[in-house]
Amino acid sequence: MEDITPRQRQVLDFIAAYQHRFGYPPSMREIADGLGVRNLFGIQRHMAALEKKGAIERSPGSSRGIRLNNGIAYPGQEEQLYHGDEPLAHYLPIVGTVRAGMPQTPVEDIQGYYSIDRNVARSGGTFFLRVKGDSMINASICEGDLALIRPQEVANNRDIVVALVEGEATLKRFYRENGRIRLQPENPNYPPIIISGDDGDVSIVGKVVGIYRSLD
Amino acid sequence: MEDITPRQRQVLDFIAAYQHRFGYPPSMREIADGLGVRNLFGIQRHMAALEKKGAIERSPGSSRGIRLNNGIAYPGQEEQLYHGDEPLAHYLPIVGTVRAGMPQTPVEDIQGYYSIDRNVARSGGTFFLRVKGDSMINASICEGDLALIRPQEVANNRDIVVALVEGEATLKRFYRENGRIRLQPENPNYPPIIISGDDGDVSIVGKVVGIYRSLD
DNA sequence: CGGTGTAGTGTACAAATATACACTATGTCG
DNA sequence: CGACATAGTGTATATTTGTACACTACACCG
Repeated sequence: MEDITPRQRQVLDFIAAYQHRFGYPPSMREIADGLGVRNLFGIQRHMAALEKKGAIERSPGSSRGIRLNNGIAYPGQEEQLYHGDEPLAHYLPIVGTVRAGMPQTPVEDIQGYYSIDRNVARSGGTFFLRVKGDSMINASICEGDLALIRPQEVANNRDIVVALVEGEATLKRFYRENGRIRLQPENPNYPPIIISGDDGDVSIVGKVVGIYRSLD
Repeated sequence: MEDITPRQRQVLDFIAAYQHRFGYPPSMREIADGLGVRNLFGIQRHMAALEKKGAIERSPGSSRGIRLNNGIAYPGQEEQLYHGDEPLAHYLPIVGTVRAGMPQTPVEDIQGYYSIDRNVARSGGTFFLRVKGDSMINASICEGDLALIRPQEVANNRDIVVALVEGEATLKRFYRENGRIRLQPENPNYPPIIISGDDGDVSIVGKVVGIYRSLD
C-alpha cells in the first residue's frame, strides 16, 4: 500500500470523504471537480494506479463502481476535504478527558476520530470517551472501550452517565432516590457517590448511549 | 415508517444487500433485475414511495444516488441507513444464525443492517452476529451485543471466535494446545469444548473483531 | 358496479458516466 | 542531455442510467 503519491492520496481521500458524505462513491467527473481538475483522464490514471496498488477495487463499466479497500486510513487529513463549500467528512471526536467546558470540544484533547452511524449520533454534540479503569466492569464496560456520550445534564434512573468527579470523568450508573442522587459504580470494589441536597462538586456530563470495542 | 408494503420492503432489502456486497448502491435496472422484474417504472414507483415514507433519500439525476435513511428502526427486519449529513461508509448484515455456508450472505437470514466504519470493516465478508446467551460474560460480551465477525477458519490462541457447535453459533475463546483445540467459554457455568485429533462436528466460522452495544 | 391503491410491461429519450486517444508540461535520475 | 514517471488538457464515443408516458392486471372496499 506504500508508493501512493500525494496526489493519489488526495484522490483516495476525496473518494472516502465523498462516500462518507453522500453514501455512495463519486463519479469520475465529481472526483475531478473535487480536486479542481478540468479533465478526466488524469483521474482515470490515478484510479488505475490506485487499483493496481490495491487501494481500491473497481467494477468496469459501472457508474460509481468504486470500492475502497482500506477506507479512511489517514487521520488528520479528512477535515481538509471540501465539496464546494461544505466539508465532506464528519467525524466524532474521541476525547481523552472530559472537562467542565463540555460539550464544547477541547481540541487539544482529541485522541482521534471515529466515524459513526447517523442514527446513533443524531444530536450535534455527541462524542466518544475512551473508558479508563474498571469501575463499570459488571456492566460489561471495559477499559479501552469507546463510550458514545450524548451530552445532557439530566438522566433517568439506571442510566449510565458520565460524571465529573473531582475534575475527572468517570462512568457511573445514575439513581435518584429520596431526595438525593447516587452514582453507583458497577464494581463492588468502588464505593457509590452520594450527592445529597444541593449540588456538590459533582456534575453530570452526559449519558452513555453506546459502547464500541475493537478486538482486532 | 409504517405503511411500507412487503414489495417495497423487498426493494429496500435488495438495496441494502447490494450496498453491502458491492460497496455502492444499485442502479434502477439492477434493482429490477434483482427482484426479477423486467421493468423500471414499477421500481421507480417503489423508490418514490420509499422516499416519501422516509425510508430512503435520493439525489435526482445522479446515478446510484440512493441513501438508506433509517437506522435500525423495525425490530426483526430493519434496514440500515446512511444519510446525507452523517452517512457511514459501509453496511454490514446482521445475521441471526450462522451457517456452514458462510461467508456467503444468506439473504433470508438477514435480521438487519448496521453501518460501520470502513477501517473496521475492510474485508468484504465481514458481518454482524447478535450475541445470544451469556457464555462470554466474563469477557464483557453481553446478550444482545453485536459482534463484528471476520470470516476465517483459522485463529490464534486467545482469539474470540464464532464456533459452529451442533448447528448453532456460539462465541468461544480459541486455544490450540498439545495437539487439540479447546473452545473456552468465558463463564464458569459453561464447560469448554475439546476437539481432539481430527475435526469433529465443530468448525470455526470467524473471528470476533469488534463489539457494539446500544444503550439508548 | 365504480373507485382506489399496488404492481407489472413495453417503449422512448435525455442526461450522466466510463473509457479512450493524442498532446503538453514538469519534475527526477543516470 | 535523454529516459522515465507523474500530472494536466481537449476531445470523442459507446454505454449506463434516470426519468417519463401509456397501458394492463389484480385485490380491496363502499
